[in-house]
Amino acid sequence: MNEEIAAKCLSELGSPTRLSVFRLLVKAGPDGMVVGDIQRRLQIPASTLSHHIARLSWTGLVEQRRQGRQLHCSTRPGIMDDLITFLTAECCTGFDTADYDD
Amino acid sequence: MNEEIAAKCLSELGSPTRLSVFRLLVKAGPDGMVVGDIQRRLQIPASTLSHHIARLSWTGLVEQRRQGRQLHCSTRPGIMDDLITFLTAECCTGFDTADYDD
DNA sequence: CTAATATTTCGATATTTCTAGAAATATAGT
DNA sequence: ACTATATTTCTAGAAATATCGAAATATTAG
Repeated sequence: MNEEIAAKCLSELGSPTRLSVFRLLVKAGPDGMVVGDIQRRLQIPASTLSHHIARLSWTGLVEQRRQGRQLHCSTRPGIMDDLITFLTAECCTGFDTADYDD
Repeated sequence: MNEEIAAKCLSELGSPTRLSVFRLLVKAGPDGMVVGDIQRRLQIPASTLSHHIARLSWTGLVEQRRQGRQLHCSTRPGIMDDLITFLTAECCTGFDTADYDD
């Protein structure tokens, strides 16, 4: 994880639609969900959803594995931990609100 | 912090330019930096930088305080902690890579 | 008031992103 | 081969974003 990759991940997760998809997949756990279930759950037209999932996939936030006609999507293990580690280390002061009481 | 605000923050930090600015301000600590210093440091045209700082400011990621002719910018205390708390709670499986060795 | 410095606003253009319908592709079952 | 289901690719218009020079604004100093 570096600044460039972090920016990419943040940007991808910064779309409300994609953040919803990602959170849904997080909740779904390691087995993930198939595209159609995500679609029915979030009520997004298939082509739009496909576009967003493709982006999440390019960025490495989401993985897909085909099982017959269905495509299972799940969050890529560790990616969020890596991102959070980066943000904590590189984008946090370590000074929290309490230090600013002047 | 909720999904909508988180998406907004993620989206704003997802711009490489804005992430650079933000990280610079994090490193600068509570006193922050003046716009001109950021500009000379990152070599971004003033109008472009102003635009990005304005966005960071709208989103609440950065605060500005005028001191004479100069505008001091600093990261808003606690905002990153809030974002990281949200991401950890809502976008992390808790299963890390080691749990996937099947 | 004038000049100099710091920063923003305006304006214009280039690029990206979002959205979703239509068509295409992939897979499975008969 | 034919049909149904699942998903993607193509396409394009609308909206958002990025970029940056020029002009405007704010502040201080003389």
